[in-house]
Amino acid sequence: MPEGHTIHRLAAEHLRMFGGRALRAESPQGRFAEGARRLDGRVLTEAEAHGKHLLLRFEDEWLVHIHLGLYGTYTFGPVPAPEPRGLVRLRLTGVSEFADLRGPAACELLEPGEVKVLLDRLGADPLRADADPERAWRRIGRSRTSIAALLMDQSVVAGPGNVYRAEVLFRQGVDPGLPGRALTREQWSAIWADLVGLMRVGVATGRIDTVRPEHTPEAMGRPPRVDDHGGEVYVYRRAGLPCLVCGTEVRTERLVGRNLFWCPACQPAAR
DNA sequence: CCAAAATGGACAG
DNA sequence: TGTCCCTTTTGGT
Repeated sequence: MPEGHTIHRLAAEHLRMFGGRALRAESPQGRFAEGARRLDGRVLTEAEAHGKHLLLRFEDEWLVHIHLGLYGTYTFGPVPAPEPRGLVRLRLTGVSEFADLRGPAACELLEPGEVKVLLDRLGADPLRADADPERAWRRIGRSRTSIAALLMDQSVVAGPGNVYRAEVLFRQGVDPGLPGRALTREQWSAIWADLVGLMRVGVATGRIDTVRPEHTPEAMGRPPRVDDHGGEVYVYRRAGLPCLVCGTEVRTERLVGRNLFWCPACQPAAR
């Protein structure tokens, strides 16, 4: 379930498990065999997330870039690690724990120049202290593209994915189809602040929970719902179900290749 | 057994 | 805008 909060958790987890000590690295699947050989026996010095990208730095300037994409997952466990099951692209083994990476869109060694190119094209990450939401606003405030599409553009905002996109627009009562330049400055500030808050909760809990206390199933007298993204949400993947706030049917539509969800009553189109 | 879907993004045109 | 690539899980035959 990789949106940005997952990647920030993974970075912290890597440091906790492996930081400062020599690691074993291998690629049981074989597709990162060369890279794993370079890393094997080296010390992990740094792990950080930029949006949905995970960067692991090792001694001697070696840097691994990992992007989970849609399917990538990590599993962790205590040593001794069992025989790899499934297609394990990269296994790191430390003193007491191991990490298996399966199905990433990217797992590669990068040169410093390539890292810079990568970071330069990423927009503001709500989970990073060095994020620049002003720069994002300069793009959004001039764009004819819908705010729903802009929020998924990683060169504008880096980290939120389809779930946070849908949920923050719902919470702020913003029509997904609203062009970026039709947003007010205040609306953008509220969206940004909400993303920061929601995603910090996500890092702390490992789930995406966006429902305010007054709208929880308990408070509304409904049965609790837990979908496989792990948390309680207002509209994501709730097409055809009643809006948790007003009861209107949640709608869905394909937008730039992704499923968008919203409540037409709580997020009315401007007229 | 097979098909479809999934929280992403690169690339072609 | 569409196509393709990562892999696992789920549901239907």
